[in-house]
Amino acid sequence: MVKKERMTRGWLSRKTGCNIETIRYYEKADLMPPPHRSEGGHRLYGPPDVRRLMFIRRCRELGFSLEEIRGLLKLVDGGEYSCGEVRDMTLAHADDIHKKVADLRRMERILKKMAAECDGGDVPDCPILDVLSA
Amino acid sequence: MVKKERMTRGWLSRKTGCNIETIRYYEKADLMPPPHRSEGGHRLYGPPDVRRLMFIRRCRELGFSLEEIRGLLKLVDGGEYSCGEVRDMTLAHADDIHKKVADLRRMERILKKMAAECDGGDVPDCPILDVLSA
DNA sequence: TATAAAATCTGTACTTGATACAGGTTCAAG
DNA sequence: CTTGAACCTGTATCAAGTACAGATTTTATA
Repeated sequence: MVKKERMTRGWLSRKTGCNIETIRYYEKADLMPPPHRSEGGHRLYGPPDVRRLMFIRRCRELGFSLEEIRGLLKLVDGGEYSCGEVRDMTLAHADDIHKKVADLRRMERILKKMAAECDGGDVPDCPILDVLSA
Repeated sequence: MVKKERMTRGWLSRKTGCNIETIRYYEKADLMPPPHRSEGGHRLYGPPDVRRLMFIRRCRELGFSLEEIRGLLKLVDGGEYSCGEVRDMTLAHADDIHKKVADLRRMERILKKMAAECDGGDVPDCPILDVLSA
C-alpha cells in the first residue's frame, strides 16, 4: 500500500524549503499559478509546482528580482523561449557578481590588515572609506 | 573668483549618485550624521559626507544590511571601542565577507556555466531553465 | 529690487519581497 | 466524535528605500 500524502501548502513548503507564507505571496504575485483546491478550500499542489517553486527560489538566490523571474517564467510558460534572451540576462548577472566579488575581496583584505594593525596596540587610521568610496 | 557651489542635498546626491530622498533616510537611520544647516534650514554637506555616502552605497551594493553598515561605520568612526573589540569586530566582518565572496563566486560560476551551454539561438530547450529548475 | 522658478523643507504614503499574526475552518488520528 | 494540527483569509509588520503634497527658502531673471 502506497502512503498517500496530501500535497498541501505545507508539503510544498517542506519539499522546496520555501517559507509557507511565501508560497501564498508568490501566488498573489503571479509567479505561482492558482492551485487546485480540496473540497474544503485547501490548496493542492503537484510535482510541477515543486519544480516551478524551486526554479523561483534558485533565481532569487542568484539575485534575480521577482520581475525578472516573471520574465523568465513567461519564456517557460510561453514555450517559445529564446535561449539568447535568457543567456543575456544570465551573463549580465554573472558580470555584476564578478564585480562584487572583486570589491569584497578588497574589503576583506583591508579589514584583515586593520585587525593586524590593531593587534599592535594603537588605533589604526582606517583606510577602508578611501578604498571603497574611490 | 572661485565659483562657490552650495553643497546642498542635491549636490551630494549628484556627487554620489545616491537618490536625494535616500540621503534624508540615511540621516534618520543614523548612517549619515546630521549636517550643518543654512539660515533657512537647508542641509549643507562637505567632501567627507561624499566619502561616507559612497562607502554606504558600495556596501549596500555588496549586500551588507544597514545594520551591518552601521557596525562598519562605528569601526571607521572610531573612539567607541577598545582596540580588542575593534579587532574582534573587524575580523568577524572579514569572515562574513569571506563567506559572501565564496557564495558569489559559486553563483558566478554557475551562471557562466549555464550561459556557456546555451548557444544563443532560438532553441526551444534552453539548458539554463532546465538547470535552474532541476 | 521684485518676482518667478527651482530647490529644499517636513511629514506621510507607497513599493518590494517577504514574514507574522489573529480568528475562523478543515482535515485526519485516535 | 472529538480534538489538535494544518490550513484558510485578511491584515500588520519589516527593511530599505522612493514618491508625493504643501510649505518655505534660495537663486536666477526681468
